[in-house]
Amino acid sequence: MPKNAATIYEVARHAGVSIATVSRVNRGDGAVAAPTRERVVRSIRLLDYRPHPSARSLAARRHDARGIVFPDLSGPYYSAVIHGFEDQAVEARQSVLILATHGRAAADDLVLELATRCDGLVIMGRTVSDAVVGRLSRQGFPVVLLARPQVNGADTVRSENRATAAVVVGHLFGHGRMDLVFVGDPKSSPDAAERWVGFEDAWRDLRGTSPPPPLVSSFTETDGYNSISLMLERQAPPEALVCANDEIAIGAIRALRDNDIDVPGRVAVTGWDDIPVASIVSPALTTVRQPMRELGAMAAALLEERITEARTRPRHVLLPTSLVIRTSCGCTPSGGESS
Amino acid sequence: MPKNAATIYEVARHAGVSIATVSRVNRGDGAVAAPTRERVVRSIRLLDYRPHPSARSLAARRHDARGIVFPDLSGPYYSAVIHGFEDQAVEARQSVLILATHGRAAADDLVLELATRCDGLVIMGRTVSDAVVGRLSRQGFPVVLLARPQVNGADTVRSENRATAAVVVGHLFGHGRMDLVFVGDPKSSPDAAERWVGFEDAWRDLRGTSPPPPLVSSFTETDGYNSISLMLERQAPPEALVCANDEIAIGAIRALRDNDIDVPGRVAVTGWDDIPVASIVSPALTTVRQPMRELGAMAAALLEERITEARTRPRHVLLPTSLVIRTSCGCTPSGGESS
DNA sequence: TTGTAAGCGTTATCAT
DNA sequence: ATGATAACGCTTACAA
Repeated sequence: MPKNAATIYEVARHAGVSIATVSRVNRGDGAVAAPTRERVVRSIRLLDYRPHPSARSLAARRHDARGIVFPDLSGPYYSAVIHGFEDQAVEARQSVLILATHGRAAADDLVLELATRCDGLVIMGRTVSDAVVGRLSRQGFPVVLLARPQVNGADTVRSENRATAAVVVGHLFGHGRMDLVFVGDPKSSPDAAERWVGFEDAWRDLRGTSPPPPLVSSFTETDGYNSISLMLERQAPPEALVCANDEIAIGAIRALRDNDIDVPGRVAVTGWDDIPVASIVSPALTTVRQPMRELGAMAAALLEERITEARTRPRHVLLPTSLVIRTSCGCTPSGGESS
Repeated sequence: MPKNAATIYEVARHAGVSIATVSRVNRGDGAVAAPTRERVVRSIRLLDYRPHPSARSLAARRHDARGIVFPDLSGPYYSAVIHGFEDQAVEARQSVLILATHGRAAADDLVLELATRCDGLVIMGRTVSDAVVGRLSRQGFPVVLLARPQVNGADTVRSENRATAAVVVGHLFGHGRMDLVFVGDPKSSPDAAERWVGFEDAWRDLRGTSPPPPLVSSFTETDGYNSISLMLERQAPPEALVCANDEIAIGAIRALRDNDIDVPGRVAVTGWDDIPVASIVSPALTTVRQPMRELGAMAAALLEERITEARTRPRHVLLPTSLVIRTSCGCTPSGGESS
């Protein structure tokens, strides 16, 4: 805040009214005579007055700010989510506070501190302990969970994982690829966990046996590349790789190619998210489209409901996902299937 | 802030001291006897007390928050910048406020409001009028400009554009490609403008004539695709396209291919930024690497200096960029040049 | 070393 | 319709 910003007192003096009147004009609520309002408005403009948010929030017990907590900030996924969230928030004339926990041990504290600065929080994935989430929402602090299983009375926004994972498996089976392995780390995030469960379930349903354990990889291209490279050193590749996200898939494809293994000829690969590059890599990635921006926007919307409409009954929304068939699964560009 | 959060008064009462003492303990500054401090600390823990930031900021005239203003929020570039900025800010125990202007007319107002909520602002590219930037920094409000020419006394963080653009042109000329066109919109951002100027200068220096005007395209793949497609309808393609960023380049390559034009055989293409996908598209993109995350981190660092060390003399830092040669320019993967 | 009390800039309740 | 004034929850002289 610029050092010598005008205060409500100076505006009041300049307009020849009390600070109460200035406050009323400012918030456009109380009854103020038209001529008075005129005068005050002019003074406000002239002095370039804007209310001090801290003073306001102290008195009104409201911050006019919303917070969002990410596990991390790199990659198109988070980028899209924050985009959707920010849009909605400024639409509602709210400031946006952002925090990335990066697996920090102090995450809980940082989030608690953040909660102190806004009227509601969207919390994403594995960023904060259930204890903290529970505590906040039990205290009546508006919380919506993003891509994370429900806790206590908090709202929840997720996109569908299990059923679509099964669709992916079915599609690959349809190509005659029976020997699949899941690449990702179910322990790393609720999303990864659900995709793995869907994979497992579909495998059991369709083949009546248990799938091989997941090939562990974090959500990065580098890690995808490394896990697959390592795998190739010890065993022949499976017929298809079901990757927990597009970055892993892209890393995997690179690793396969570096080992002269044809994709999708010898090994089919699928991703998840449908990030922008998915369509331009070669082979174009067959993946699951997830409405990333909508996730952020929806979370913001639910938060808004909680705060301004004082909704108290938890809502849980599940956004639909869909299989996007391109060529890395073995389908031909023209739409037919080849394998 | 949870509704029934403990206040400093309750802590004081619980510990049997005055609020002044609690305040001292809390900020770890004033002299407090060890046993007293112990008692207070215990009470703070027990009551789970955290200072109300608004009350604190009102009294201390400080927000412990930093703001950052983006023109937009999509794409790897902004994502990386915010990443670097957030890291640094949290490191300094500051909250992060974020705002995207999206070319909104109300941008100036939004930014002025934002300035009211933090102790300093980094402002990126063409988001806000020079008038507002000037006003803020003249009022002594800490401002650092990111990827934007200097205004008044504000700090500035940019990465090198002109010289490296010339290097790109020189490289392409070295391939024997004399007929280049620049793709991008110099009017859209200071970065684009500088890259164009560097292109122009190099052309003049090396050929003694003026280059053809830029083929206008915004910073998106879609727009890159469209501009090139349109161009191809009316004229034969030039020998090389110097694109203002990687997204444009990728769109351009797609458009060329859709018209059965070989890249880089018939037309060479270069990008800018070296976003993660640049290395995995085909052909791999020859581009200019720009330290995106460092831009954000450096901006945060300068801001921190201004605020905590009360630096007042403007600093202007220029981060180095470098040509990353891959294959879309006509070089062979092995490192040699083929054209 | 500790406490008292005067702000900080608003909102909101009561009077008038 | 307008004005006094008491909160709001801190920090920070200044006193003790």
